[in-house]
Amino acid sequence: MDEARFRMRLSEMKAALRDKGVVITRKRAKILEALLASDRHPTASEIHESVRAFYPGTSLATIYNTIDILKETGQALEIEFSASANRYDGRIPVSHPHLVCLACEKVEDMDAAAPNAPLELERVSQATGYDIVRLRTDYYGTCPDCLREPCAGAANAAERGFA
Amino acid sequence: MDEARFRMRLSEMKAALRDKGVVITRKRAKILEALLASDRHPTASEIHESVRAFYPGTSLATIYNTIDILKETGQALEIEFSASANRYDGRIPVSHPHLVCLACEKVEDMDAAAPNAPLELERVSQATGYDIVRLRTDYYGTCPDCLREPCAGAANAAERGFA
DNA sequence: AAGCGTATTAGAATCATTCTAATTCGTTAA
DNA sequence: TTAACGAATTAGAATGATTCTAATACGCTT
Repeated sequence: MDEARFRMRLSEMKAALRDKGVVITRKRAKILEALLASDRHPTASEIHESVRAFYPGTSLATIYNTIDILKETGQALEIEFSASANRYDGRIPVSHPHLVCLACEKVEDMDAAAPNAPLELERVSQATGYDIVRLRTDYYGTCPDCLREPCAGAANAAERGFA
Repeated sequence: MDEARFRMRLSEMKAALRDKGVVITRKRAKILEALLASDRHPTASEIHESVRAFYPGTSLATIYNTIDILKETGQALEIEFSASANRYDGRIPVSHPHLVCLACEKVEDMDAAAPNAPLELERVSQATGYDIVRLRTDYYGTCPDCLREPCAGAANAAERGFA
C-alpha cells in the first residue's frame, strides 16, 4: 500500500467516523494508522502495542471500543478465529478472500481475482431467501515460508493435528 | 437425512475412529449420534445436553475430547465463531458453504451447488504457493424466518449493530 | 472558567475451550 | 475369573480473548 493510498484510506475512515458523530482523538487516529500500516491484519493486541509506542497509557478497552465503531460503520472487517485472537482488515473493508497459514497464523489477502462480492451476495440472497450482508471466503493451509523452513508456529500447528 | 444415510455415515465415522485405535464407548457412540441427528450443526454444549439425556454424568471434557478426535480424523468440520460457541458438522465432513443467520445464529448447509472443494483447493494451492488443506465459505445475513418475524435473537443482533 | 457529554481507564466479569490430576472402565492374557 | 495395563472419563481449575463497569479525564462550547 503506497503512501497516497494510505492517506486516502485514512481520510475515508476518519470521515466515516465523523459522520457518525465520533470524535477523532489522537489515540483513535493512531489506532486507524496502526490498522492500515501493516498488511498483516493485526489483532487487537498488536494494535494496542503499536499505539502504546506513542501513548503508553492506552488501555486495551480503547482499542476494542474503536474497533467496534469501525465495524459498525463498515470501515473494518473482522476475521474471526475461535482458537486465537481475531484479526482486522481496514485496508479493504468489503468481503474478500484470505489465505490463512495454520503454521504461523498469518492472514494474507488473496491476490487472485476476488469474486464480485456485492453481486455474489445478491445472487445468494435470491437463491436462499436470506438477506445476505457479507460473506467469508478463507483458504487454510501452510504458507510457502513455513513449507520451506518449519517455524515454531509450524510445530505448534502439527501438535494441534494440522500440518 | 434419511435413516439409511444416517446409519451409513455413523458406521463410516466409527470405522474411521477404530482405524485410529480409538475405542467406541457407549458415550462416544451417543456423541456421534447427537452430531448426526440434527441438521442444526450443534455446539459442544448442545451435544453435551443430548448425551446427558442418556448418560447424565457425562462431562463436557468428554465431548470436546471426542470432537478433537473427529476433527483429527477428518470426520467432522469445525465451524468457528469467536463471539459464540463453535458449531460442528459431521454429516458432510468436507469443506462446503454455509448460511449463517446473524439473528438466530443458526447455521445451515447451502443447498446451491457447492464448488468442487478438492479441485478448488488444488487450484488455489497452485496459484499461491500455499499447501491449502481446507476452505471456508460462509454467507452471513438474516434467515427467512427471522426476516418474517424478528425473534429475540434478531433483537440481540440488532443491538450488536447487525440486521 | 464552568458545564456537559464523550473518551478513556483499570480491573473485574464472562464464557468457550483446554488442561490437570485423579479415578474408572474395557480389554487382554494369565 | 481376575490381574493388570492403557485408554476414557471426570470435576474443577486454568486460560485467554473479549466485554463490562463504574469512576475519572478530556475536549468542546459558551
